[in-house]
Amino acid sequence: MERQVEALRWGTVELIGEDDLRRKLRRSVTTGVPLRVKLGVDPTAHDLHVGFTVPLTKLRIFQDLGHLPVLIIGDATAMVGDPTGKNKARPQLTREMVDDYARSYLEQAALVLDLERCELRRNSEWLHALGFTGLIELVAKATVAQMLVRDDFAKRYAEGTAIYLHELVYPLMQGHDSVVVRADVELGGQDQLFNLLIGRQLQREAGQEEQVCMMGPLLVGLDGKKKMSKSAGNYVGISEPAGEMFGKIMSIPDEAMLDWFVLAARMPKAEAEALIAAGGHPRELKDQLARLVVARFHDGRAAEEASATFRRVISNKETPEEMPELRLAATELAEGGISAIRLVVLAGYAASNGEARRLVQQGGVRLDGEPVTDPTAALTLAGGEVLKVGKRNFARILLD
RNA sequence: GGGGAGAUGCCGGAGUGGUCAAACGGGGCGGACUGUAAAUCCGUUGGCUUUGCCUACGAAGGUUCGAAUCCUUCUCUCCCCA
Repeated sequence: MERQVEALRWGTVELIGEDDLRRKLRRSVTTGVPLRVKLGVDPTAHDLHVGFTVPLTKLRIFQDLGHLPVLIIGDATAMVGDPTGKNKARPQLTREMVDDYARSYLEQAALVLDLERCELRRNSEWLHALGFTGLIELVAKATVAQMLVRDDFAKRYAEGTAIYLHELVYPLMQGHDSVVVRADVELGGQDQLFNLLIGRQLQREAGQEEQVCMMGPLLVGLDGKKKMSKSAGNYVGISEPAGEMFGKIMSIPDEAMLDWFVLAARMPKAEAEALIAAGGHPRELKDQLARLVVARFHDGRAAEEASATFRRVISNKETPEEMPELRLAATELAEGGISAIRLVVLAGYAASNGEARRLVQQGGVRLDGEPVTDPTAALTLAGGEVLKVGKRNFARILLD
């Protein structure tokens, strides 16, 4: 049991109900009944990001200790939107989007968790079945003052920005999930404290044993300051191509490396600290970090390749070995050539002609290494040329 | 129910009849620099067949030679009173 407590230290910054946890673990050891460990994800985008792998990894640790992960796909809660940390209401998603995201989330979660040994649930199963009466009973369990304790709500209230009633219901929905699945433990990020505590409250009122709340650290995003989130756009998706992932990790500030080694690469803290304390060039350390993370979500080979490509393309400004192909139809070249604008647009590196024009004018477009200066001049191509747009967008031109 | 304030580009936020595709900041993009896709600096940031045209300042109408700016109605948000 002490071994379990020790293993569970990873990725926990705050623990509500430590005594409960010990008691539950002890009982589990004697009775052989695994603990039900709940983690909820709201499918609100295609990518699951690396920050989310922290609680997911923690769930994996529980799983490896013989406990039962209860992974809840928050398809009902996603449609409401978790207001945590938000200063404005989140746009509501459609049923179709949520279903689509839910599917891709599961695929991605499988990279960390063994889904065969999990209980997978969708909270629409019970939340949508609640009905109006059920909803009223649920919301009657908490007060407005209680909800306003949460500082994001309090802040918005003070600032005079809109708080919709359904946002106030969100924590109750999440708490109700805990009641339904009879969670022994619920995992979440540090910012989820309030929501997880509501789970305890509702369980208590339902006559259940209260769940232990384990809050994990929030992995900082690429900017090294804010927590990684989709809305902040500072995230690394766990199913991103290896090269993208590698490059993004290379760009995190040096100070964020320790956190990343521990939380994203799952290196034991002492080891990571020693590694960083040993000095070493930050570039090399980060290269190692990036390789570890890429290897975790792809494989070792992809990690080595990503590292080599990065060195080549970014550090040495050379041309990568592999790049997308841009097939040009003969008609594009019919009038003696093709403009750089058209080329960039066809390659998909500019959303409009105006943007392409700007890129050329700003010196961001090269053909076989030579800067293209005139956006409209007709370029004659023989095929096989390499188009470069910006620092790292390439395309090999092929003629039909 | 009554009274007041407000809705501007990806976001925040100026602008109260022409010189506004709209200050400024953030974000994005490009360039320089760098171990880095960081920091910093410079530039750029609605679309198009680009010395011009089109679309845009919550929505729809109207006044005017001309409207983000004035009027009417509508929609939404916030505050105060009940």
